[in-house]
Amino acid sequence: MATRTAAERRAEARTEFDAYMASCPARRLLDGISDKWVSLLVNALADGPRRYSDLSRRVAGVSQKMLTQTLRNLERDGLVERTVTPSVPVRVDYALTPLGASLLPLMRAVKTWAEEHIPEVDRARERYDAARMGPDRR
Amino acid sequence: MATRTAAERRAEARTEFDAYMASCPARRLLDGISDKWVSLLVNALADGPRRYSDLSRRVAGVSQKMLTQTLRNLERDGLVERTVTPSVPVRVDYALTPLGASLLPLMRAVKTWAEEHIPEVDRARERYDAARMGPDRR
DNA sequence: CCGTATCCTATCCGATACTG
DNA sequence: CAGTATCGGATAGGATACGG
Repeated sequence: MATRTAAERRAEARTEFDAYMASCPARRLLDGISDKWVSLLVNALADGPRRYSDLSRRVAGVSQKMLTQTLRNLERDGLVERTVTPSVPVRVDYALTPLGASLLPLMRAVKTWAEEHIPEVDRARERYDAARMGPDRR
Repeated sequence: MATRTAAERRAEARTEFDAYMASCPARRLLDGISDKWVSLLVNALADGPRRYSDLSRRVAGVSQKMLTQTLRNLERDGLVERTVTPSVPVRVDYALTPLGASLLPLMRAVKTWAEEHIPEVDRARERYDAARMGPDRR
Protein backbone atom coordinates (compact mmCIF):
# COMPACT_ATOMS: atom_id res chain seq x y z
CA MET A 1 0.00 0.00 0.00
CA ALA A 2 2.89 2.33 0.72
CA THR A 3 4.74 1.46 -2.48
CA ARG A 4 3.31 3.03 -5.62
CA THR A 5 1.96 0.91 -8.40
CA ALA A 6 3.77 0.80 -11.71
CA ALA A 7 0.98 2.78 -13.34
CA GLU A 8 1.25 5.54 -10.76
CA ARG A 9 4.99 5.78 -11.13
CA ARG A 10 4.71 6.04 -14.89
CA ALA A 11 1.99 8.61 -14.58
CA GLU A 12 4.12 10.80 -12.37
CA ALA A 13 6.95 10.67 -14.85
CA ARG A 14 4.76 12.38 -17.45
CA THR A 15 3.22 15.32 -15.69
CA GLU A 16 2.96 17.43 -18.83
CA PHE A 17 -0.47 15.92 -19.66
CA ASP A 18 -3.67 16.56 -17.80
CA ALA A 19 -6.99 15.33 -19.23
CA TYR A 20 -5.40 12.13 -20.41
CA MET A 21 -3.34 11.69 -17.25
CA ALA A 22 -3.46 8.25 -15.73
CA SER A 23 -3.69 9.69 -12.21
CA CYS A 24 -6.45 12.17 -13.07
CA PRO A 25 -9.59 11.39 -11.02
CA ALA A 26 -11.81 11.75 -14.07
CA ARG A 27 -9.65 9.22 -15.84
CA ARG A 28 -10.17 6.71 -13.06
CA LEU A 29 -13.92 7.27 -13.23
CA LEU A 30 -13.79 6.79 -16.99
CA ASP A 31 -11.97 3.51 -16.41
CA GLY A 32 -14.70 2.49 -14.01
CA ILE A 33 -17.64 3.13 -16.29
CA SER A 34 -15.86 1.76 -19.35
CA ASP A 35 -16.89 -1.68 -18.21
CA LYS A 36 -19.15 -4.11 -19.97
CA TRP A 37 -21.12 -5.03 -16.85
CA VAL A 38 -21.65 -1.38 -15.99
CA SER A 39 -23.10 -0.54 -19.38
CA LEU A 40 -25.34 -3.61 -19.35
CA LEU A 41 -26.55 -3.04 -15.80
CA VAL A 42 -27.29 0.65 -16.24
CA ASN A 43 -29.25 -0.26 -19.36
CA ALA A 44 -31.06 -3.03 -17.50
CA LEU A 45 -32.20 -0.48 -14.90
CA ALA A 46 -33.53 1.90 -17.55
CA ASP A 47 -37.22 1.15 -16.98
CA GLY A 48 -37.19 1.41 -13.21
CA PRO A 49 -36.18 -0.59 -10.15
CA ARG A 50 -35.28 -4.23 -10.57
CA ARG A 51 -34.76 -7.03 -8.11
CA TYR A 52 -31.43 -8.76 -7.77
CA SER A 53 -32.70 -12.03 -9.21
CA ASP A 54 -34.38 -10.10 -11.98
CA LEU A 55 -31.10 -8.51 -12.99
CA SER A 56 -29.25 -11.80 -12.94
CA ARG A 57 -31.78 -13.15 -15.41
CA ARG A 58 -31.88 -10.08 -17.65
CA VAL A 59 -28.15 -9.72 -17.98
CA ALA A 60 -27.38 -13.20 -19.19
CA GLY A 61 -23.93 -14.59 -18.57
CA VAL A 62 -23.18 -12.48 -15.52
CA SER A 63 -21.99 -14.47 -12.56
CA GLN A 64 -23.32 -13.88 -9.07
CA LYS A 65 -19.93 -12.53 -8.12
CA MET A 66 -19.68 -9.94 -10.89
CA LEU A 67 -23.31 -8.91 -10.49
CA THR A 68 -22.88 -8.20 -6.79
CA GLN A 69 -19.48 -6.62 -7.25
CA THR A 70 -20.62 -4.30 -10.04
CA LEU A 71 -23.78 -3.30 -8.16
CA ARG A 72 -21.75 -2.52 -5.06
CA ASN A 73 -19.40 -0.29 -7.03
CA LEU A 74 -22.29 1.49 -8.70
CA GLU A 75 -23.89 1.99 -5.31
CA ARG A 76 -20.66 3.31 -3.85
CA ASP A 77 -20.29 5.75 -6.75
CA GLY A 78 -23.83 6.99 -6.16
CA LEU A 79 -25.18 5.76 -9.49
CA VAL A 80 -27.47 3.11 -8.04
CA GLU A 81 -29.57 2.91 -4.91
CA ARG A 82 -30.08 -0.34 -3.04
CA THR A 83 -33.33 -0.89 -1.14
CA VAL A 84 -33.80 -3.83 1.20
CA THR A 85 -37.29 -4.98 2.08
CA PRO A 86 -37.08 -7.32 5.06
CA SER A 87 -39.87 -9.67 3.98
CA VAL A 88 -39.89 -13.40 4.56
CA PRO A 89 -37.37 -14.13 2.01
CA VAL A 90 -35.60 -10.81 1.88
CA ARG A 91 -36.23 -8.66 -1.18
CA VAL A 92 -33.65 -6.28 -2.61
CA ASP A 93 -34.32 -3.71 -5.30
CA TYR A 94 -31.83 -1.68 -7.27
CA ALA A 95 -32.69 1.60 -8.97
CA LEU A 96 -30.78 4.32 -10.76
CA THR A 97 -30.21 7.49 -8.76
CA PRO A 98 -30.58 10.86 -10.54
CA LEU A 99 -26.84 10.71 -11.12
CA GLY A 100 -27.11 7.23 -12.59
CA ALA A 101 -30.05 8.34 -14.70
CA SER A 102 -27.89 11.10 -16.15
CA LEU A 103 -25.48 8.44 -17.38
CA LEU A 104 -28.22 6.23 -18.80
CA PRO A 105 -28.67 8.04 -22.14
CA LEU A 106 -24.98 7.66 -22.87
CA MET A 107 -24.87 3.97 -21.95
CA ARG A 108 -28.00 3.38 -23.97
CA ALA A 109 -26.50 5.18 -26.96
CA VAL A 110 -23.38 3.03 -26.80
CA LYS A 111 -25.41 -0.16 -26.56
CA THR A 112 -27.59 0.93 -29.46
CA TRP A 113 -24.54 1.87 -31.51
CA ALA A 114 -23.12 -1.62 -31.00
CA GLU A 115 -26.37 -3.26 -32.03
CA GLU A 116 -26.71 -1.12 -35.14
CA HIS A 117 -23.15 -1.33 -36.38
CA ILE A 118 -22.25 -4.93 -35.68
CA PRO A 119 -22.85 -6.00 -39.32
CA GLU A 120 -20.47 -3.31 -40.57
CA VAL A 121 -17.87 -4.30 -38.00
CA ASP A 122 -18.21 -7.96 -38.93
CA ARG A 123 -17.61 -7.13 -42.58
CA ALA A 124 -14.54 -5.08 -41.64
CA ARG A 125 -13.19 -8.01 -39.64
CA GLU A 126 -13.65 -10.41 -42.52
CA ARG A 127 -11.84 -8.03 -44.86
CA TYR A 128 -9.01 -7.57 -42.39
CA ASP A 129 -8.60 -11.28 -41.72
CA ALA A 130 -8.85 -12.18 -45.41
CA ALA A 131 -6.16 -9.66 -46.30
CA ARG A 132 -3.75 -11.22 -43.84
CA MET A 133 -4.40 -14.86 -44.76
CA GLY A 134 -5.02 -14.71 -48.48
CA PRO A 135 -2.14 -13.01 -50.31
CA ASP A 136 0.96 -14.79 -49.08
CA ARG A 137 -0.68 -17.60 -47.18
CA ARG A 138 1.98 -17.21 -44.51
CA MET B 1 -11.31 -25.18 -29.21
CA ALA B 2 -13.94 -27.82 -29.85
CA THR B 3 -15.20 -27.67 -26.28
CA ARG B 4 -17.34 -24.66 -25.48
CA THR B 5 -16.23 -22.13 -22.94
CA ALA B 6 -18.04 -21.87 -19.65
CA ALA B 7 -19.54 -18.55 -20.70
CA GLU B 8 -20.93 -20.04 -23.89
CA ARG B 9 -22.45 -22.97 -22.09
CA ARG B 10 -24.12 -20.69 -19.59
CA ALA B 11 -25.36 -18.46 -22.37
CA GLU B 12 -26.95 -21.38 -24.17
CA ALA B 13 -28.74 -22.44 -21.03
CA ARG B 14 -30.62 -19.15 -21.02
CA THR B 15 -31.89 -18.71 -24.54
CA GLU B 16 -34.95 -16.76 -23.52
CA PHE B 17 -32.99 -13.48 -23.64
CA ASP B 18 -31.69 -11.82 -26.76
CA ALA B 19 -30.26 -8.30 -26.54
CA TYR B 20 -28.55 -9.15 -23.29
CA MET B 21 -27.37 -12.56 -24.47
CA ALA B 22 -23.75 -13.29 -23.84
CA SER B 23 -23.33 -14.93 -27.23
CA CYS B 24 -25.06 -12.12 -29.13
CA PRO B 25 -22.62 -10.52 -31.60
CA ALA B 26 -23.68 -7.03 -30.55
CA ARG B 27 -22.89 -7.97 -26.98
CA ARG B 28 -19.38 -8.94 -27.93
CA LEU B 29 -18.92 -5.66 -29.77
CA LEU B 30 -20.20 -3.82 -26.71
CA ASP B 31 -17.66 -5.66 -24.63
CA GLY B 32 -14.97 -4.59 -27.07
CA ILE B 33 -15.74 -0.87 -27.03
CA SER B 34 -16.41 -0.82 -23.29
CA ASP B 35 -12.68 -0.50 -22.82
CA LYS B 36 -10.78 2.37 -21.30
CA TRP B 37 -8.09 2.42 -23.97
CA VAL B 38 -10.69 2.42 -26.72
CA SER B 39 -12.52 5.42 -25.32
CA LEU B 40 -9.30 7.31 -24.75
CA LEU B 41 -7.87 6.51 -28.19
CA VAL B 42 -11.03 7.35 -30.09
CA ASN B 43 -11.12 10.65 -28.22
CA ALA B 44 -7.45 11.23 -28.96
CA LEU B 45 -8.16 10.85 -32.69
CA ALA B 46 -11.02 13.34 -32.58
CA ASP B 47 -9.14 16.21 -34.25
CA GLY B 48 -7.71 14.24 -37.13
CA PRO B 49 -4.91 11.77 -37.89
CA ARG B 50 -2.22 11.21 -35.31
CA ARG B 51 1.13 9.52 -35.44
CA TYR B 52 1.87 6.49 -33.30
CA SER B 53 4.36 8.36 -31.13
CA ASP B 54 1.93 11.23 -30.87
CA LEU B 55 -0.76 8.94 -29.48
CA SER B 56 1.60 7.35 -26.99
CA ARG B 57 2.33 10.81 -25.63
CA ARG B 58 -1.25 12.06 -25.62
CA VAL B 59 -2.72 9.02 -23.89
CA ALA B 60 -0.48 9.01 -20.85
CA GLY B 61 0.06 5.75 -19.06
CA VAL B 62 -0.58 3.52 -22.04
CA SER B 63 2.13 0.98 -22.65
CA GLN B 64 3.52 0.30 -26.10
CA LYS B 65 1.89 -3.08 -25.96
CA MET B 66 -1.62 -1.88 -25.15
CA LEU B 67 -1.35 1.00 -27.61
CA THR B 68 -0.44 -1.28 -30.49
CA GLN B 69 -2.89 -3.96 -29.44
CA THR B 70 -5.81 -1.55 -29.12
CA LEU B 71 -5.01 0.17 -32.40
CA ARG B 72 -4.84 -3.20 -34.16
CA ASN B 73 -8.24 -4.19 -32.82
CA LEU B 74 -9.73 -0.86 -33.81
CA GLU B 75 -8.23 -1.25 -37.27
CA ARG B 76 -9.59 -4.76 -37.58
CA ASP B 77 -13.04 -3.59 -36.55
CA GLY B 78 -12.91 -0.88 -39.21
CA LEU B 79 -12.97 2.01 -36.74
CA VAL B 80 -9.46 3.23 -37.44
CA GLU B 81 -7.35 3.40 -40.58
CA ARG B 82 -3.62 2.88 -40.51
CA THR B 83 -1.46 4.67 -43.07
CA VAL B 84 2.22 3.87 -43.52
CA THR B 85 4.48 6.43 -45.14
CA PRO B 86 7.77 4.74 -46.08
CA SER B 87 10.01 7.69 -45.33
CA VAL B 88 13.49 7.47 -43.85
CA PRO B 89 12.33 6.63 -40.47
CA VAL B 90 8.97 5.13 -41.30
CA ARG B 91 5.95 7.23 -40.40
CA VAL B 92 2.61 5.74 -39.41
CA ASP B 93 -0.60 7.69 -39.03
CA TYR B 94 -3.86 6.58 -37.50
CA ALA B 95 -7.20 8.16 -38.31
CA LEU B 96 -10.83 7.46 -37.55
CA THR B 97 -12.80 5.93 -40.40
CA PRO B 98 -16.37 7.16 -41.00
CA LEU B 99 -17.50 4.27 -38.84
CA GLY B 100 -15.09 5.28 -36.10
CA ALA B 101 -16.20 8.88 -36.43
CA SER B 102 -19.78 7.78 -35.83
CA LEU B 103 -18.69 6.38 -32.48
CA LEU B 104 -16.70 9.46 -31.53
CA PRO B 105 -19.62 11.58 -30.24
CA LEU B 106 -20.59 8.80 -27.86
CA MET B 107 -17.07 8.25 -26.56
CA ARG B 108 -16.62 11.98 -26.18
CA ALA B 109 -19.90 12.25 -24.28
CA VAL B 110 -18.84 9.51 -21.87
CA LYS B 111 -15.45 11.13 -21.29
CA THR B 112 -17.11 14.51 -20.73
CA TRP B 113 -19.63 12.95 -18.36
CA ALA B 114 -16.80 11.48 -16.29
CA GLU B 115 -14.99 14.81 -16.13
CA GLU B 116 -18.13 16.69 -15.13
CA HIS B 117 -19.44 14.28 -12.52
CA ILE B 118 -16.31 13.17 -10.76
CA PRO B 119 -16.86 15.57 -7.81
CA GLU B 120 -20.34 14.19 -7.25
CA VAL B 121 -19.04 10.63 -7.46
CA ASP B 122 -16.24 11.42 -5.04
CA ARG B 123 -18.74 12.78 -2.54
CA ALA B 124 -20.89 9.67 -2.91
CA ARG B 125 -17.87 7.48 -2.25
CA GLU B 126 -16.97 9.39 0.89
CA ARG B 127 -20.52 9.05 2.15
CA TYR B 128 -20.56 5.32 1.39
CA ASP B 129 -17.20 4.66 3.00
CA ALA B 130 -18.01 6.77 6.03
CA ALA B 131 -21.29 4.93 6.60
CA ARG B 132 -19.46 1.62 6.70
CA MET B 133 -16.59 2.69 8.94
CA GLY B 134 -18.13 5.24 11.27
CA PRO B 135 -21.18 3.85 13.08
CA ASP B 136 -19.95 0.58 14.56
CA ARG B 137 -16.24 1.01 13.86
CA ARG B 138 -16.15 -2.66 12.98
C1' DC C 1 -33.83 -14.95 -2.02
C1' DC C 2 -29.70 -12.53 -1.61
C1' DG C 3 -25.86 -12.64 -0.89
C1' DT C 4 -20.47 -13.80 1.12
C1' DA C 5 -16.19 -16.64 1.08
C1' DT C 6 -12.91 -19.44 -1.04
C1' DC C 7 -10.37 -21.39 -4.59
C1' DC C 8 -8.43 -21.43 -8.88
C1' DT C 9 -7.65 -20.32 -13.70
C1' DA C 10 -7.48 -17.34 -17.75
C1' DT C 11 -6.28 -12.94 -19.26
C1' DC C 12 -4.62 -8.48 -18.83
C1' DC C 13 -0.97 -5.76 -18.89
C1' DG C 14 3.56 -3.74 -17.84
C1' DA C 15 8.65 -4.48 -18.31
C1' DT C 16 12.20 -5.64 -21.10
C1' DA C 17 14.74 -6.84 -25.04
C1' DC C 18 15.17 -6.96 -29.87
C1' DT C 19 14.11 -5.75 -35.22
C1' DG C 20 13.37 -3.20 -39.87
C1' DC D 1 10.19 5.66 -35.45
C1' DA D 2 7.20 1.99 -35.02
C1' DG D 3 6.76 -1.81 -33.96
C1' DT D 4 7.27 -7.53 -32.38
C1' DA D 5 8.31 -11.20 -28.88
C1' DT D 6 8.53 -12.99 -24.57
C1' DC D 7 8.14 -13.22 -19.62
C1' DG D 8 6.01 -12.87 -15.18
C1' DG D 9 3.14 -10.61 -11.70
C1' DA D 10 -1.35 -8.79 -10.94
C1' DT D 11 -6.09 -8.99 -11.55
C1' DA D 12 -10.57 -10.31 -13.40
C1' DG D 13 -13.75 -13.42 -13.12
C1' DG D 14 -16.07 -18.26 -13.02
C1' DA D 15 -17.26 -22.46 -9.98
C1' DT D 16 -18.53 -23.97 -5.82
C1' DA D 17 -19.96 -24.05 -1.20
C1' DC D 18 -21.98 -21.94 2.56
C1' DG D 19 -24.86 -18.36 5.57
C1' DG D 20 -28.68 -14.82 6.99
